[in-house]
Amino acid sequence: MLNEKYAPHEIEAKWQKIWAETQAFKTNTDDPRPKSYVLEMFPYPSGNLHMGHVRNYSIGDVVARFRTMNGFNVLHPMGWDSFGMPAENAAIKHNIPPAKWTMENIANMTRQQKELGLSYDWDREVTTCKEDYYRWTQWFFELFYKRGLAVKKKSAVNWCDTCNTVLANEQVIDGKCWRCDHEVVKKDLEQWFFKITDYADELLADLKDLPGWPERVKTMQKNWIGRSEGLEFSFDCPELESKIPVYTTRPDTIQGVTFVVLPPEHPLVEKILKDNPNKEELEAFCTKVRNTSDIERTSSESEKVGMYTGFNCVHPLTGKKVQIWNTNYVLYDYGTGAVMGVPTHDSRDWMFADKYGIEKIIVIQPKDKVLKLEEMTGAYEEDGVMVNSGKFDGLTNTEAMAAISDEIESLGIGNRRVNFRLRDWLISRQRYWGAPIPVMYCPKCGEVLVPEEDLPVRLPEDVKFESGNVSPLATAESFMNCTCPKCGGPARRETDTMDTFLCSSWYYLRYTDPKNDKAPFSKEAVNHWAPVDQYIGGIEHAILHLLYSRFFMKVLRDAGLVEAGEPFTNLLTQGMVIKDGAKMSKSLGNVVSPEEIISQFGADTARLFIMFAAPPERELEWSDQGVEGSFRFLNRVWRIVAHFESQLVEHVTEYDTSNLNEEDKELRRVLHTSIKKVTDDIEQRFNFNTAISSMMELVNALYAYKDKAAVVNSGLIFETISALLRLLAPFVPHITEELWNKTIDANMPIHKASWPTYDEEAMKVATVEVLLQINGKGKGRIIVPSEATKEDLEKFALADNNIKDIIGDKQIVKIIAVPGRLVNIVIK
RNA sequence: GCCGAAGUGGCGGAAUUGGCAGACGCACUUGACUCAAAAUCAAGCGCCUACAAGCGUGCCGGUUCGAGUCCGGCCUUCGGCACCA
Repeated sequence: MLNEKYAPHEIEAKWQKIWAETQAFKTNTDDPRPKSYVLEMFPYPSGNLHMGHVRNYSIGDVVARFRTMNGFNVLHPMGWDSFGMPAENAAIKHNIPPAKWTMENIANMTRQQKELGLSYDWDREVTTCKEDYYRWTQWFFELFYKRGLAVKKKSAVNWCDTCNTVLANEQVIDGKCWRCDHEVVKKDLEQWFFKITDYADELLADLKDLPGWPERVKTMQKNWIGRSEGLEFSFDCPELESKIPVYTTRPDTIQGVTFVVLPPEHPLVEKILKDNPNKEELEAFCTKVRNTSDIERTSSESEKVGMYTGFNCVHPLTGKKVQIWNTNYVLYDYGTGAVMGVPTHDSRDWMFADKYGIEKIIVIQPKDKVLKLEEMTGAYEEDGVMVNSGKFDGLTNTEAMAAISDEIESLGIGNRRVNFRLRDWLISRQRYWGAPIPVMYCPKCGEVLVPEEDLPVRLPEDVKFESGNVSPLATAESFMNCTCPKCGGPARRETDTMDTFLCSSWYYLRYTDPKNDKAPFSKEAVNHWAPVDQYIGGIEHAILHLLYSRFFMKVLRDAGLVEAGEPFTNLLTQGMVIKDGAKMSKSLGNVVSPEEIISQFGADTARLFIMFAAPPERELEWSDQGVEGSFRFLNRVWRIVAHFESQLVEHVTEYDTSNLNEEDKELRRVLHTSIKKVTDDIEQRFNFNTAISSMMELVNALYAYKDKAAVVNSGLIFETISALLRLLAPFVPHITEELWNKTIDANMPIHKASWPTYDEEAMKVATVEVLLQINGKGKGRIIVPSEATKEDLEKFALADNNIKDIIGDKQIVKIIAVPGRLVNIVIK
C-alpha cells in the first residue's frame, strides 16, 4: 500500500541508496544500443553547489534519462575541474594544503549531487588535480610541444598583481582579471604559449559545421577570432635605411595616405630616436604613452595624440613624401604594428590629422554628392568612385581594392594578407595549484622535455605559497633540482604550472576511458563516444573553455588520436538563476541554497521547479511560491496515484479501446496528446517548461475523470498512470520510481522502462468548435464534425442564423475556411 | 560604432507552419469543508464596461480575408566585440 502522504525525504534516500547499490547508471562502451553522450560542464570544487549547478545538472539529467528510456546507451559522467586559485588562496589564508581543501570540497559537493538523484556513472569520475589525470595533461603539453604548438616566447603579457600571475587574453574582461576583477597590467615576460593562432582559420570556418550551437556563441567566437582580409605592403624609408610594413583593409584608399603612424613599441623607434634633434621630447612622449594603462590606451574614446618624428618615407605609388609620426592609437601587436594614415577616409586618421594639421586628400567621392575638404567635418568611410588616384580614377572603390592590391603585388612591394584578432594562448601560470609544465632547463642541452615515462612531474608539497615574485614551485629545492635526461648533468625544472583551462580542454575525452594508464584514452573508446552529443553549460564559457576545447580537439585529430574535429555537436547554454532581478550573491543577500530547498521539499521539487520556471536558455527568476507550487503538483500526483491504487494493482494491461464512453475517450485523448507533446518538447525543442505544463494538464484530466466517471476503467487507468509516471521520470526520478515500483512494476525500475508511445487515433476528437468570422471579426462559434471539409464548413457557416442576419443582403466577396479552426466570410 | 538576442496580464511564461492571444503555474478573489485555521476541492481572474460593444502582444506604418508571428522604419533592455587600421 502507498502511504497516504507524499514523504519526499524518505523515498529519495531509499532510491538513492538502491541506485548506488545496483550501479543503476553504469555505462558500458560495448553495449549494442546507439550511443548518446550527454555532458554538463564539470564544476570547480568551490565547496557547495549553487542553484546554477542545480539547473545545469537537472537539464542534463532530464536529457540523459530521456535518452536512456528512448533506447540509447547514454554516457553521462561527472568530474572536477579541481586545479586553480581558490584552493591556493585557502592554503594561504587558512593554512590548509590545497589538495586537502579540494578533496574535502569534492566530497561535500559529490554528496550534494547524489542528493539530487543525478544519473551519473560515478565509476568514470575524473578529477583534474589527481596524478592519474594531470599526468596526461602533461603528456598533451609534450604532444603540443613536439608538434611545434607549445613555445616559450617573450612578449608583452597580461599580469594580475592580485593573483600574482600572467593571464591569457581570454581571461581579461574589460581590462580586468576574470577571477579577482583587478586591473590587469602589461609586462614583458618570457612565457609558454599554445599556438592557437595556427588554427584560427579553421576555428572560424568550422563554426558553420555547428548547427547545433546557439547563434550567440558562434557570433562571440567569430568576433573573438576577428578575421580580416587586407593588404600588407611597405613604405620605403631611405632616411632611416629601412622599410615600414603596414597592413590595411582599405587598399582603395592608399592614394590618400599622407602620413604613417608608429606606436612607441615599434622597432624602428630606436633608430628614430638616435641622434634625433628632438630626442628628449620624443622619448618623453613614448614613455608617457607606454605608461598609459592598456584600457585607456585601447579605448576608442581616448584622445589621439602624436609627435612628428622628423623623418619621412616614400609613398609606393605616388612617390610623394609621407611623414612618420609616433602615436598612442596604434596597436603594436596587431597586423604589422604600423599603420598608414588616410585622414579623409578613416575617422581615427581624420581626428589625428585635424589636430596636427596634416594634409588631407580625397580619393573616394560618393555617388550622390561631391565632397569638398573645406566642408567635411569627418572622414567619409562609405563606398564611392575613385578620384585623385591616377589610373584608378573612375573605378568604384570596390573595384579599386582589387586593382590596387594587384598593382602592389605586381610591383613586388606587398601582398594580400589575412589577419586575426585572436592571440596565442598564454598557458603558463606563476601559481602552485596546477599541473607542472614538464620541462627542464639544462645548462648544456637547454630546454628539455621530461621523458614520457617519467610523467607525471609531481607537485611538491614543501612549498611556500606566498612566494612573492617567484612561482611557488621555485621555493621547493627538492622539486627544482633534477637531472637532464639527455646529458645526465644537473638541471633545473620549469617552475610554472599550466592554466586550468588546459586541464578542462580534454576532460570530456577522458570520461570515455577514465582508468587507462597507458594512454589518455584508447582510440576505440574515444571514437565510440566522442564527440559529445549534447553539451550543457553556462554562457560565460562561450569563448574561453569552448574555444580552447575546439582547438584541442583539432590538434588531437591532426595527431591521429581522435577522429572528430569538433568536441561538442550540440550545445545548450543555460541562463542564470536570479532572484529579485539580480544574480544570486552573498553581498546582495539573495542566495537560495540548494540544500535548504532539498531539506524543505526534497530534490524532486527542486528539480521540477527549476525545469518548469523558465525555458533553459533564459534567465530563471527564483520564486519561493513557485517552488511550493511544484511541491503541490507532486502531492497531487501522489494522491491521484494513491486514489487509483486498487485499480492499478489489478494490472489490467489490455482493454477494449473501440468501445469507450465519453469520459474514457476524453482521458485517453489527453493522455496521448500529452505523450506526443512531452516527447516533442524534450526531444526537439528542449522546452522542458511546456513539457511539464502538459503533464500538469494530464494530471488535471485525471482529477476530472475521478470526479466524472461513473465507472472506473481499470485498463485505461493503468495505461494512463503507467505513461504519466514514465513521462515524469526524467524530471522527478525519486517519486516516480517509488510510485512505479508500488503500483506498476516492482521488478523493472522506471529509469530502465521504455518511453511511452502515442496513438494518433486516440488523439482524434469527434467534433470541433469552429470560429465564425465576418471580415476577420469573430461573430460566433459552431460545433462541427472534426473531419468536416472546407466545403462542409462553408455550408455550416452560411446556415448559421446569426451569420445569415449579419450578411443580410450584403455581397459575399469570398469565404476562407480552415478545417478545424475557422470560417471567415468576407462581405461588402 | 559593429554583431547578436529579447520586449506578451499583477508575476514566471504559452501560442511549434500567418488562423479563437494569455496554455500551465504563481499571486489574488469568492465559495465548499472546518468551531477556526492550514491543507484540499470548486469557481473566477488582460483592460474598459450594467450589458452589448470596444480596446489589447514596445512604437509608427505596410502586406493579408486574417499579424504576437511576415515586411519597412524606429524605441527600449540585455549580451558580445570595439582605436583590430
